[in-house]
Amino acid sequence: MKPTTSEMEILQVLWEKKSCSVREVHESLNKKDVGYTTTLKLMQIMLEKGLVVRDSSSRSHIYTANITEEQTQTSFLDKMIDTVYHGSTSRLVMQALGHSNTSKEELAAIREYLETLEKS
Amino acid sequence: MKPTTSEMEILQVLWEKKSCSVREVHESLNKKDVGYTTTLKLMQIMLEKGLVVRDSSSRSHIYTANITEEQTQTSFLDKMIDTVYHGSTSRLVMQALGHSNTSKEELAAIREYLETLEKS
DNA sequence: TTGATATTACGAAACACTTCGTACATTTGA
DNA sequence: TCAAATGTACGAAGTGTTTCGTAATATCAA
Repeated sequence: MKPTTSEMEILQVLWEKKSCSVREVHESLNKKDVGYTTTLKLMQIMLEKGLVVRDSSSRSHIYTANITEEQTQTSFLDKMIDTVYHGSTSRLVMQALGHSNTSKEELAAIREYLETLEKS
Repeated sequence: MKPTTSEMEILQVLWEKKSCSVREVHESLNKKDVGYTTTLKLMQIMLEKGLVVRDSSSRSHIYTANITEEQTQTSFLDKMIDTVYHGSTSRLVMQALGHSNTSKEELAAIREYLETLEKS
């Protein structure tokens, strides 16, 4: 299951806020040029797809993500390594490190993690 | 410019073989359930988009990728870090390392690269 | 109460992607 | 030579995504 770009934006909000009405999601996104019913429709479709669940006991339905963020990240990652990097994780890692200016602290954290991986 | 999945498959062939006729690309892909004209049409659209160029001096046109593989990889990577990892490269790197079984040699290579990054 | 506001449901339009059929042109070989 | 094979061009159908308008319903406030 691979959420679309718009669906990802909505999921980000739900992951951050736990549970939300459509209105809350729509306002968090605050896309100037997109109407409320668009967000509503997207979330209804996400419900059909099983990406979210909702509590419809009150008039304004409350939505919650039905997949975890980590789950989703690794699923995107796997697909990307496969289709863009020929399965080479290390190539992806090196490019990622080289291309963005990661802070010294982050680099150190990654190195430590790497050392524990190398020991096992 | 973000190639679609089908376009990526075609680009992979072009990157590997440098220059190809539609027929060659189609056969390299050897998708059982997709006709030749589909590949042709896709490549014509890619031409319009500027993803490929072609030499049409002979009857069977010869296509060449017009973007580099590295360019494309980093463009996917940047988008992914942005939309899936909230801009956190280190989180992506850690997940990538943790999730796939990278060989000891690759891990060592990454650590060395990391150390040079830390020094600069 | 009743009119304004907020909410959901839903159909449909606009767009992009993938697929194929068909028309037409060129090459090949029997 | 001329029929078969090969190649390009292109329209159109099918599907998925994003967008919105409108209708129906519920809530709220004066």
